[in-house]
Amino acid sequence: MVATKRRSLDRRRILEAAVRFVDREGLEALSMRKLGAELGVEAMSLYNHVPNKGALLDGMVEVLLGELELPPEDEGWEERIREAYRSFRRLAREHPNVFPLLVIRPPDTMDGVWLVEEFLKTLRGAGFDAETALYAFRALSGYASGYAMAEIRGFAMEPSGTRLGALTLSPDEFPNIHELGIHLGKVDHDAEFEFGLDLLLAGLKGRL
Amino acid sequence: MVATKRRSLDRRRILEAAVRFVDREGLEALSMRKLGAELGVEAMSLYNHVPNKGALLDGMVEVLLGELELPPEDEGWEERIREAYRSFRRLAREHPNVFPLLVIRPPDTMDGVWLVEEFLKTLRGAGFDAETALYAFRALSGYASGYAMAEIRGFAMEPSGTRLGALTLSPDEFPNIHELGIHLGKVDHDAEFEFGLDLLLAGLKGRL
DNA sequence: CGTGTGTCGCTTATGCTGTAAGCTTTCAAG
DNA sequence: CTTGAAAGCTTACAGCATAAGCGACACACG
Repeated sequence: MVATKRRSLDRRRILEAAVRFVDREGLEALSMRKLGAELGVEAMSLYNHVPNKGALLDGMVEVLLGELELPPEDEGWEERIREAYRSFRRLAREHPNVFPLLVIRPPDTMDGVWLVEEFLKTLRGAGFDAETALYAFRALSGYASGYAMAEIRGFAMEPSGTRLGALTLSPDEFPNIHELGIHLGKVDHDAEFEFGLDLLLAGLKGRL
Repeated sequence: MVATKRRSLDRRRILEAAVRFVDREGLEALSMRKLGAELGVEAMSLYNHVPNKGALLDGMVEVLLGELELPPEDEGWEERIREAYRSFRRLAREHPNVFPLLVIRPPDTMDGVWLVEEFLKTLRGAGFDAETALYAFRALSGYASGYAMAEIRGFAMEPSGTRLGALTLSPDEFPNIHELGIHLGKVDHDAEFEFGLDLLLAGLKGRL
């Protein structure tokens, strides 16, 4: 039952190597050849475990989703949902190069469905009707994934980085952005993410 | 000054053709050769107007953003912002194949910055302080782009389409999703999008 | 202890891709 | 009419996903 030298590859190992590779080199750099090399194997050998590159990408999304930590059920519904979305955002920060795959190729697996079921259960348990629970799920998920993507890509007007910096813009043409320049240096993305969560959850509580 | 037959290509024409092509054939199908063919020209000719494919993609995002319709200033701030995000979502529905580019390669152009400036001006004018205006911008934009992406890709559990259907899932394992199956057929995405906008804007008004 | 048998990795080959380099055609200005 | 630049064309290259077929090893069974 020991992994013989021959049987060195399997789907799991391939997907995890792909995630590691993309974490390191970026999504564009991923090719079957290079991933094979990473595993000490020729490109075509990967096809024994994965039907094509698209399925490889989907598998990477699975791996990512597997890292999502669902909070225990005994917490209050609101804190549980908060914590779940924090964990979701953590995925983006830990795998900024892989995360976009999750947005572009949403999972179609039982794992993904199970997550949704869990979410709905929590909200139904809190007293929301089925339809509101669905709306809440989509609003919160939309917000979280949109925010996380923006954070990964770097917000426009961030003081440092390659994107346009607020302070370099003409104060006459862009007074409001320029004014923000002062604040931008000390913006706390954790607090900012939480702000949006607050708005949505407060609104939801109002519909209970 | 008349466009001679020779001078048939220019950046604008190329970008618009690219958007049209991707609308029709999908993002993956876009190649310099095929785009050239679309314009009756060899692939390499495109490089006289666009430095590389990345810049082409960025230019397509520009074109998309150019289609965004900003509501006039004389409306109330809330309705103006609502209308702006509705227009944003419309982009996604009109160009579902191109829109993901906007999320993955956010624009770094003056056009984009000008949009932000406009947004901030509206919110500052409504009485929000600079920092809250920034938070609001990011929360709303995150929500809108995340929701639009989800809508484009097709929500999980949508009754029709290739994604997993709620009603095909075992009612025992996934009671909450199954229960939704009844509602899913008549979900109105317009109303759903508006629901999230309501939550966020109501919360924001509370901080005025 | 043979001897299949099927799994899995390797080799080779095809038709794409983006794009560098250099050539040629065309138009406009002097 | 000459000259120069702009812009299209041709060719070429390295890298891509992946189809097809080959060969070697690991295990199951006699």
